[in-house]
Amino acid sequence: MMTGSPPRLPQRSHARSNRARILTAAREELGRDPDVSLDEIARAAGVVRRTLYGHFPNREALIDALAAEAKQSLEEALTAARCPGADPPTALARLILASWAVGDRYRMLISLHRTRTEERIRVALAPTRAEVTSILERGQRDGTFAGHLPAPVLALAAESVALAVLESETPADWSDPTGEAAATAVLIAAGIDPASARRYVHTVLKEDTQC
Amino acid sequence: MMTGSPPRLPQRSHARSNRARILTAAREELGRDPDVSLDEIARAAGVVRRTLYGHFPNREALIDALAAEAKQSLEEALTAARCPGADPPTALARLILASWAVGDRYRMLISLHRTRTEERIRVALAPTRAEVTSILERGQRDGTFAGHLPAPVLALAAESVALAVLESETPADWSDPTGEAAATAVLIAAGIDPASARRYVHTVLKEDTQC
DNA sequence: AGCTAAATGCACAGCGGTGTGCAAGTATGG
DNA sequence: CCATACTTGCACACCGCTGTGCATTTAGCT
Repeated sequence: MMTGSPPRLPQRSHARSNRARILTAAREELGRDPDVSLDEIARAAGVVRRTLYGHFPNREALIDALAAEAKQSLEEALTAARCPGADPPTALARLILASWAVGDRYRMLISLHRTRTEERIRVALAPTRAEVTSILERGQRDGTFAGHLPAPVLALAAESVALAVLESETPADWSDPTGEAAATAVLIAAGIDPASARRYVHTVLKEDTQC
Repeated sequence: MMTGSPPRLPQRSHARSNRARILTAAREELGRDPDVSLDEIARAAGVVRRTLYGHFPNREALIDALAAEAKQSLEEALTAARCPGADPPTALARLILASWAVGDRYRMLISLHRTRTEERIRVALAPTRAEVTSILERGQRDGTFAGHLPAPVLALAAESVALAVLESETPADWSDPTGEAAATAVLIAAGIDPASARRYVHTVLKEDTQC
């Protein structure tokens, strides 16, 4: 019987893997079209619609689960990247590079939140933007970053630049869209001169996850 | 009788103004929610749904009309701004400032195209991005712009920065989001140092639409 | 092997949006 | 003032998606 509320935790291995496959398919299909039907998602997961309802009571719950996954990944990545002593450009570069992988995996949530259907996701991203903003403010105070835009707007711009690179369709003359490029672009957008920007990012990359 | 295809051109003044009000309402409502029902748009225009269908045979046609409006405005603005002899930063600043008003008026089309429902809009924007790209290429060749990213990607980033400023909700510490701010931000993102960027933009603004 | 969680395949009601038909009103412009 | 372009307010059929119920089968675990 699969009526009523879904099992808190799937017990049979079957169920666990199906749940995972549904979530993966949801990420992919929602990325293609924020309004895909649950039927398409289910079929993409190699499962029947009715089965999807066995795991998630409704569309809302499915997206919630996705958001929860993303939130946790992001938090882990950011925690690993945080480094109180670092100068603003380094701090920013570390933060961007760390969140790159997560962003790459869950970009669809962003297009979902763009349609404002999912305000809750915008809320989930707010802390990160706040963190970027505070780094930018610090940098503007000590003169490392340009003051041409208020920090909150600059943070938004930085986010957009990163997303644009993320979403870009890899023009022929460019090997691959990496977090490195995004981080560099953001630093430059913040007013760091290109040569220094590249240096900051390279340094962070070399040090790996060390703080 | 209002069955069949809509009147090519409304003849009674009533009809003409209604058509205009519907288009305006569509811009606003679609901006709020890319999936608004035609009913909501009609009511926002102070008109009944059935009347909307009298002017536009279906949703598609309505959005087409909007896109056509936007395209024409954009072309006019760009033509006025074009200035073959200008150096890259100036050319870029002129272009951004000129398209600002249009972008402001038709932002919703952008969120529509983001949901990929309206690929045709993406196509409409392509020429502009191509123009920005070629200016950026020229600037990278003569060393005015940074070469940290290939021009097409940089163009995308520039577009994003402009959109971010456009979409920003005017934080308290910022008087108003103007084309000036967007233009400056884009030049900086392209690798111009902040002070020079500000100078370029101011010069263009002073010269007004002169070439 | 057998108990049982889970998946499947229907079927069904409900909802909201779309596009159309038609008859009756309203106001515009000649 | 009066013909007629346009608007209104119904009505209706159609569609696709959602969420649920239930009987049946498949497959995991012990």
